[in-house]
Formats: sequence, C-alpha cells, structure tokens
Amino acid sequence: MKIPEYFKKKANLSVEAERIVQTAFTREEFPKGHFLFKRDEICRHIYFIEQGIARIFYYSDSGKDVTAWFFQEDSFLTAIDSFYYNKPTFEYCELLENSTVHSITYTDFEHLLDTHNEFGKLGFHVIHDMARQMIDYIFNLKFQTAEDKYNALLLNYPTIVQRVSLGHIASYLGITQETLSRIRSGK
Amino acid sequence: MKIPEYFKKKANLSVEAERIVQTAFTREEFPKGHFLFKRDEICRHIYFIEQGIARIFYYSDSGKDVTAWFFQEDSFLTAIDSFYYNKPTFEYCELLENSTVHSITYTDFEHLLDTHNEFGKLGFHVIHDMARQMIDYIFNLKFQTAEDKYNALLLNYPTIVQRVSLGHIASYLGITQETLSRIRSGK
DNA sequence: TCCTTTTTTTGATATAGATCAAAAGTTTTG
DNA sequence: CAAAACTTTTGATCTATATCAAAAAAAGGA
Repeated sequence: MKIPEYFKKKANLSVEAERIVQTAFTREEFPKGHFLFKRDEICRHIYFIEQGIARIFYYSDSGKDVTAWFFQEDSFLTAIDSFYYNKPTFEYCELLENSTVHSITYTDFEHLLDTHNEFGKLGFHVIHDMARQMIDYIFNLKFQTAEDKYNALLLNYPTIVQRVSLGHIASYLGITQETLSRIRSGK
Repeated sequence: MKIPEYFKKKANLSVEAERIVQTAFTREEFPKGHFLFKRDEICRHIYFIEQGIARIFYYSDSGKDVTAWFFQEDSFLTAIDSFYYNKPTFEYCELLENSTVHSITYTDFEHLLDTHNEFGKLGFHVIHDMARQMIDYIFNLKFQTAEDKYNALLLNYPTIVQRVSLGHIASYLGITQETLSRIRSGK
C-alpha cells in the first residue's frame, strides 16, 4: 500500500493533508541486501514498507547475529532510540527482498505534527501499533517453550515464516537454529 | 511530578494548553492494593503515576502470576490493546504502594489530539517513551542468562529492585523466584 | 552444469534453570 | 503478642535447550 492510501485508511485526511503527506515522504526502490541503516550511524528517518520485507538485527556480546524484528508490507520502522535522541544505533536494518520503501526525516515528521493536528492522532496510532506488536512479542517470549514460541509466530505471522530463513527466525524467537530445525522436523 | 509540570518539561505548552491539560486529567489518591483495572474490563483510561508504583500482571496458561511491567513515578500506563480496540483486557494493574495517579479517558485524550497540535507531538513522545522501554526490556530478555537479566535491572532500575518483592521481580525477568533468590545469595 | 557458499539437519553431550518439597524468615492482623 | 499468612531460602532432582561438530541439502555464481 502507498503511504497516502495507508493514512487514508487510518484516519480521514483532508485533501490538503493528503497532498502534504505525498510530498513529505520519499518513495524509493532498493534491491535485496540493501541496508536502510547500519550500526554506528544516526538514524534520522522513519521508514514505511510499501512492498518487501526488512529485518532489524544486531550482534550480541558473543558476536552472534540476533534478529530483533521483521517488518512486512504496511509497517513503519526506525531505530527508535537513535532517531529520537540523535545518537548512533547499534542495530542494522537489512532488506531481505527487493523492496519499495517510503521515508521521512524525523525533522519533517515533527514539523507535520506541529502544523497539522490531523497528524498528531495519526502519529499516535502509528507508534501505538508498534507498541502493540512489541507487547505481543514479549508475551510470547516469556515462560514459553521453544515450540510454543514458534507456533505463536506461525499463527500470528505465517507469511514471515514463509519468507525468511530458519536462522533468522530462530534468533528472532530467542532460540538456536538447531532447536528450531528439530521443532520443524517434528522430533 | 504533576501532569502539567511533566508536560511542560517535555514540550513548550502555551498557557492555554496547560490549563486544558489541568482540567482534562483527574488526580486521585489510592491505597496500596488498589486495582486501576482488572481482567475482563475494558480499560478506557490512560494513567500517569505522580507518586507510587504500579504492576501490570496476568495469569499464564498454567495459572502462574506473571508480572508484565512495573511503572514508577512520571510514567504513563494503560492496557494498550484494550483501550485502543475497546476490548476486554486479560491483565490486572495493581498499586504496590499508596499512590497518586492522574487519569484521562481515551476519548478525551483523542479530543486533545484533534484540537491542539501541541498535543500531537506530546502524545507521540509519550508512546515513544513506552516503546523505548519495551525495546530495552526485550533486549535484556533475549539470549541473556538469569543473572545478566537481573544485573541489567539492577543497573537500569535500581529503585524497582528496592521497592518490589522478589517474586514479582522474578516473573518480570522471566525466571523463577528460587533462581532469583539463589542469584541474590551469590551462589 | 559444476563448484562454492550458505543454510539446514542430525547426533552426542553438557548445563542453566525449572520443578518439587520443605524449612526459615518476615509481615500482617485480630 | 501470638497466630496466621505470606515471602524467601535451601536442597535434591530433572529436563529443555544450548553447544559443539560434522554431514546433507539447497541456493547462488561463473
């Protein structure tokens, strides 16, 4: 979905507001493997996935590649603390497929919030969505067996399981790939 | 901190905006043990803790009391999915001390967002704060030993450790109270 | 198509932390 | 202040999942 369409679905935008959104966001296509941001950079953008799939990951203390999040179509992403506090991030954001992405700088986004109260509610809804996702994730992570966590993912985000490699899914769930492979094989 | 003070610290509110905030929120005192909301209720409020400490918890499938979050002074809380989608929550929110709490209904809150663009940015910041907390939490939960998780809590929220019972802390960290007790005893 | 690289599977072993049980300590309350 | 009701500690045992290692399978490139 394109940005104005998405926003229209979430709130009743005036014609003018729609035009403003149109110009505030930049639409770009990137190949699989492209990084939206990398460790040590300051992330100044909010991104919206029109088409494709992105993965945010980091390297743990022991040097292991750990997936923090996946983002599919119609979702917003950013390096939350980095873009808010203007400090370097420790995460990477990698596109796992050729993707179409919309982006806006934090400055421009704040400007929208300041000048049009239609966007205040919208901004709130967007972050709210992110927060809900996180709560679900935490719920599934805690006091659940590896198998329960995998089944919950399968139930709630079946398309991720189809689009993403086993190793990435395993680290997203906080389990090893060997364990996930054994779960899948049903043994 | 009182609500207008808090908001003044976060954004430059006009005198009028400040007055609106003052009247939109209700300030109340509750004794230790009071529930702000309970399972099966629809949570229609956003709460702000001026003084005290709250715990959100739920009963797991196996009937175990699991702490999801703690909230101390100057933080906002709500049953995110319930208040947003107007559906019953599965969580409880219990005050662990005599507390002073400000509250606003979601309807009034949305009204603020609609009518004053100063609040759009503020609402965004508030939820943003919640999101950051969650990210930290997830980071500490995943691929960390029980001891690492406890040490991270001790480092980032030392006051919680002082104010809250061992059992509540253990389930917050996703470990058993026996394990936490052993960690504390240093064995 | 073959060769290289990456991903997944399988096997053997080790271990952190769960579970169960009960004692010790602390707080609440009538 | 004594009894009851929690909370924390300690001990013994068990188990899910990590770790290490290597084979098998799949994907990507020349």
